[in-house]
Amino acid sequence: MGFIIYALSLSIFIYGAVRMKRRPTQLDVATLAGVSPGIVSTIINNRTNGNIRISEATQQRVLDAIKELGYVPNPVARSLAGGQNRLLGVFTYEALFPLEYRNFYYEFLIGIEKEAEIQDYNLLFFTRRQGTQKRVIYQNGVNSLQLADGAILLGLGTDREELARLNNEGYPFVFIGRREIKNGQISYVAADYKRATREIVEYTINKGHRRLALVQGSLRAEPQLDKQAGYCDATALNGLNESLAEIHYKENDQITVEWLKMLFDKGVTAFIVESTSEAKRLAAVAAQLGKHAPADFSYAILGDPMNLEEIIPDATTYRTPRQEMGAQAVRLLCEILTAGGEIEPRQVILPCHFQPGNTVGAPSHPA
Amino acid sequence: MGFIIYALSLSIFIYGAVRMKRRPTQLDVATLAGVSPGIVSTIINNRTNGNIRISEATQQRVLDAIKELGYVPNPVARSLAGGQNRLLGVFTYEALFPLEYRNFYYEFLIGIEKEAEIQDYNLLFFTRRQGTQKRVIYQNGVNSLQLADGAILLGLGTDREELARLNNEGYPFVFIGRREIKNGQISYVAADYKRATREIVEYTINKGHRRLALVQGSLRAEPQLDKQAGYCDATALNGLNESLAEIHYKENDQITVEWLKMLFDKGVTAFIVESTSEAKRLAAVAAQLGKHAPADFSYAILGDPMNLEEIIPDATTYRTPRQEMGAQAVRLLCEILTAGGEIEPRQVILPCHFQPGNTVGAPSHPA
DNA sequence: CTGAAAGCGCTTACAG
DNA sequence: CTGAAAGCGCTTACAG
Repeated sequence: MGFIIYALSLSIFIYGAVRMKRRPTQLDVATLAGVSPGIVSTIINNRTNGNIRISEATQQRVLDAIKELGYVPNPVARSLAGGQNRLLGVFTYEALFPLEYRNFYYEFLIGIEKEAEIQDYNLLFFTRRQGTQKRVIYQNGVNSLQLADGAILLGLGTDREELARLNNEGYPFVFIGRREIKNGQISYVAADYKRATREIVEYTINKGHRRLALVQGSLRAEPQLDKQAGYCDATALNGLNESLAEIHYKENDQITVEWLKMLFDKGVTAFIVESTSEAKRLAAVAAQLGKHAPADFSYAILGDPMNLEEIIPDATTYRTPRQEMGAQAVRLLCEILTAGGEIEPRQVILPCHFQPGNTVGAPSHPA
Repeated sequence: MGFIIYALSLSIFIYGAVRMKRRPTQLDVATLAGVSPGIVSTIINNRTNGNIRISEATQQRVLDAIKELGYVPNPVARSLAGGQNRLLGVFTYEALFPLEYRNFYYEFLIGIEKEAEIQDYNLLFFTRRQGTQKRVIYQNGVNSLQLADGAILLGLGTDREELARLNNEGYPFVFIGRREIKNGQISYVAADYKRATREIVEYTINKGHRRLALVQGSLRAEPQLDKQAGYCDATALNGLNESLAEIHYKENDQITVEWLKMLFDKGVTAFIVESTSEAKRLAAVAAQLGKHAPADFSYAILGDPMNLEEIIPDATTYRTPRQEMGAQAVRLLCEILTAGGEIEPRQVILPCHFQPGNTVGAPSHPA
């Protein structure tokens, strides 16, 4: 009887058109070793250390059988029985590999990959849309992230409602970047934009500037607000009132010669600029007025460029610790997973790294 | 009774200390909709088109139940049961997001993501090592790619033995780039390096050059061989024998002033260079000899840089159609999946795009 | 057209 | 110390 089962279990099956031997299973091993399947599992998983004890002889027989059959446990079955699938999701509302901004997610992904490898998880990138227009977490009202044990979310175009729902549901996730929702807190790993901005503004003020302008785009999400807060802190602490520390919301095409000339005429000597592309535009327009940084005016950039190609090598700026953020996000997610949900939402704030560069100098007309 | 089962199935369980609803299963859906679990599976998998017919009303009830419960099929269970999980694997032997070569995989990934979205698959990046030293497909003898319905493989450091085994096993996969194995053929999507190289060499010859040198590194895999074949074809067809069409295997640090001077002295006027980094090195060394392209000598580069930062904007080169390769690889994989393994391995060869640039000119001393 | 049941290959209480 | 059994969440013949 044992023989029949054994013979059967090694029968051939069809996988598409290619015929392949069926892989031996735990049952095959158990049968050959003359033990029950559970024992095989116990031995394989080394659970023999606890209170469970299995005789040396039995262990040896099982080990021999495993070797003889070339048995390897099926990872899929293990996942099913174990309740976890060791899949970490990665979700973005926009393309994860955008054409335009090749540097946008890349640094995060480096960190995510490294840490996933350390934590021994595979990564699941949610690209399926299942017919929906754009990417959404809840497809037909269903949380598609369920596919993975937990998920990392990042990027632009976040739907706060979905985040809140995810949170309520208790689905384990970590956002890369600060994101606030109504009625609660989510777990995130963010850069300390506020502090970094405060520092860079103080650096600028210490160079002698007394009349600054913050230039941001029209987007006003958490990062922009944090930067603005840092700017306000630093200027206020140094006795610059609102008329000496202006704030302008300008898209690139609104940065014109007229506008810039007006600011120069007002006596603005230093610009704190949201991003590299705006800085480039600013520098170009200033050049039309015959002004160049740092001799004729100064500017500092708040964070990394979205696109490596547009980097300004000698800019006064700070580096967002993107790789570190990616890695920490994975680590935090794993902690949440390990805690099995026992944990309250947690926020991790990472420092940015100041780059002195060479676009902030002393003002040409000290106040 | 139905009510009791339903109540039970939605019972709260402890997932750590935060009480979260247990993920609903097919049984929950079936119970709520008042059908048997098999029906739910049938509807979800759209197997209603075949001979199986299920009433509109029933379908609607099931769909409603799915929505109400937020049910998502467990991909692991699906795999085990022998179905599909709409996961496409992506496997590389080295880091998928390398620090050094930010442009290496990126373009492929753009194409892969786009096409995966079109084909409605999620992407599974294999980062788990399960204790192995480096990434391998067969972990403890088991094919870890099994987790996905099929996989895209790409990049350096390929283990041919593993590819062959994968092929024998009948596991559905497509390689990005030409890869040959013993005793068989695998499916791949490759760039037509041979043809592109032939064309660029002919372009160079047509400019008047009669004495060329091919400069490749020590790596000699399929791409390098294809390029060399193209070089040999073009030079032979134009009557340049081996002494007029040299081949050198040089790593960057072996490109020295002495060596280059020797070639110049020999009368070599044009260099066909494997990659951008070697071209940069060559140009720098030539500059030390007071020579500049295209006035004093010419060079052409065979393919895209691995790193966007090192791009030479005006180089005579050709573009590898990487995005297209990624997309086509996914498409081919989907075809294989649809055919259910009934298909023979298929190879797709995509043309490269010539970029005239400005580093190949007429020779300064026409032969 | 729909339901009941077996089975995928494991893990893990639960009995003895 | 070891075995028999239930269960993980699906899919897929097989009956009705």
